[in-house]
Amino acid sequence: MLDPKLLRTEPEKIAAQLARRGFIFDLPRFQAMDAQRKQLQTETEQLQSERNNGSKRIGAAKAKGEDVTPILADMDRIKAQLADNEGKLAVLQGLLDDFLARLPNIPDASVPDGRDENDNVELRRWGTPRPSEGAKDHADLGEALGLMDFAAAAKLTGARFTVLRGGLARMHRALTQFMLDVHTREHGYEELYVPYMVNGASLYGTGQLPKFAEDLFNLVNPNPGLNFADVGLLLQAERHFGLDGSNTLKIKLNQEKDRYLIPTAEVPVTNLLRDEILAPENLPKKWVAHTPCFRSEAGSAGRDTRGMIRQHQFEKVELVQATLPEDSRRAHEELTGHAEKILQLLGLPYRVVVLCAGDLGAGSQKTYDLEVWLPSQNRYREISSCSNFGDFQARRMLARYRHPQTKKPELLHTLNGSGLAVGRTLVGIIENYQQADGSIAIPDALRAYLPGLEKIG
RNA sequence: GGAGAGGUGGCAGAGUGGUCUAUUGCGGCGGUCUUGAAAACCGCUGACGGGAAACCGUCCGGGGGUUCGAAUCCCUCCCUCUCCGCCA
Repeated sequence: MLDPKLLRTEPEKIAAQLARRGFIFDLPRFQAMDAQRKQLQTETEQLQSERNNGSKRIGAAKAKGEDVTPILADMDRIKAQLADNEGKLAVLQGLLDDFLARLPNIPDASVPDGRDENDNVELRRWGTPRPSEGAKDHADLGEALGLMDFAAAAKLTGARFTVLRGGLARMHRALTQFMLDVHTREHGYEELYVPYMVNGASLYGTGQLPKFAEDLFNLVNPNPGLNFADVGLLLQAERHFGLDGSNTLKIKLNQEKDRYLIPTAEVPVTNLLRDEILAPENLPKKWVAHTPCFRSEAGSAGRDTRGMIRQHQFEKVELVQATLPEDSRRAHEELTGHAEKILQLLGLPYRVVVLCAGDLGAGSQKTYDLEVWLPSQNRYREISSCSNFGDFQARRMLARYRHPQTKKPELLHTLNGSGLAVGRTLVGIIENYQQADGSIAIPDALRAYLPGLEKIG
């Protein structure tokens, strides 16, 4: 979420910055809603003040044994008007909150202009890409070895799932252990074990809700207790403003009841900070967690339908940091380096690109993608995405620290990055370490994790 | 899943319809004293929203209700703890 104060004081400037990412900020609508909100709020608070004073007068009069009926008549009028105002304000505030919750973050000044992934800027390369001539695809190699089985997974579940067997299943596990060890031992992260299901409030905090609900697997509660007050609010919203409040309502209900499978460990890990006020000496927080990730990925049908690149379920080792505002840019570079280190240790050629404004994720102010070389595709493919969210997530979560000088709570900055996506790392190893006979060599860094295994296949 | 007890500021913990404008303690900050520190004593110290400010409003797990007035009474949901059941 963006700072509402900034939206009021410099709306044109913010609209221009959001336009860089191709987002059209509906300035007239925002200003109309906010002006109406301000008027309603002022009136409502005035009435509340009158009611509070009236009640005190009644208390005082009764204590003295005086007649209170004239005051009570006055209170009837205030009460009726207050109820009307409060109802309208609640509806309008709900619509305004929803509007604000759907605004993306402002791109960092250092983010290049551009519309889509074609305008991303390559920053550096590491390693020597293996030529594509004669290189087989990871799915072909895995299936030929009998260790990667998409048909079996389709029988069990459906498309976009994988069964791994034997050496590949073992290497997949070894990769996870290896990554966790490097990040905890060399990079100073604390390892976490977290829930793989979260509630709507957590998904709101990191920004997946309300805008990206269709990408999530929602475990619908079998007994969704309908909140009739919220239903009434929806109907009022539609009547008063001629707008569709159904999404707002859905989120409100979901926050009460629903559970979702996590799309990334970012959600449970970052939300540890939700509603917390940290002591500055406990910063930065550096957490690493290995979790499965579940993505429904609606709208991506037709892309990477073959192989393990795009799955509904995959494993990831995720790095998360929370820092002081002034430290987040440096931490972003550092965190990206931690993810790069894994690729280097595994001997996988990669490049680093900075995403252009138009390709940036909604909550991110700056993102570096790490792309691993895949010889079968003769190109680099995303294997990690490292983002600095600034205070965008922190404002949604109320994740704060106490400022040493002012003693007031201030918003933290949050960052995260894959370190790395395990499935895609396995793909990278299969393709880059493939031998002429169809077997897969073992990267030196993994040998300690795969005792007794000389090669796969 | 069943029964019972609970949920109050950073933490602990009072408050059962009207100066609650939430007692008190711990912690934190400032001061006195001291060569310095500790102790002692004094003072300050919750969050959110609106406002240039004065100030106003909201918040006692969430939501709804009763009332002129709710931390307090009622309904409902969530969570925690204890015991029982079940289970890896």
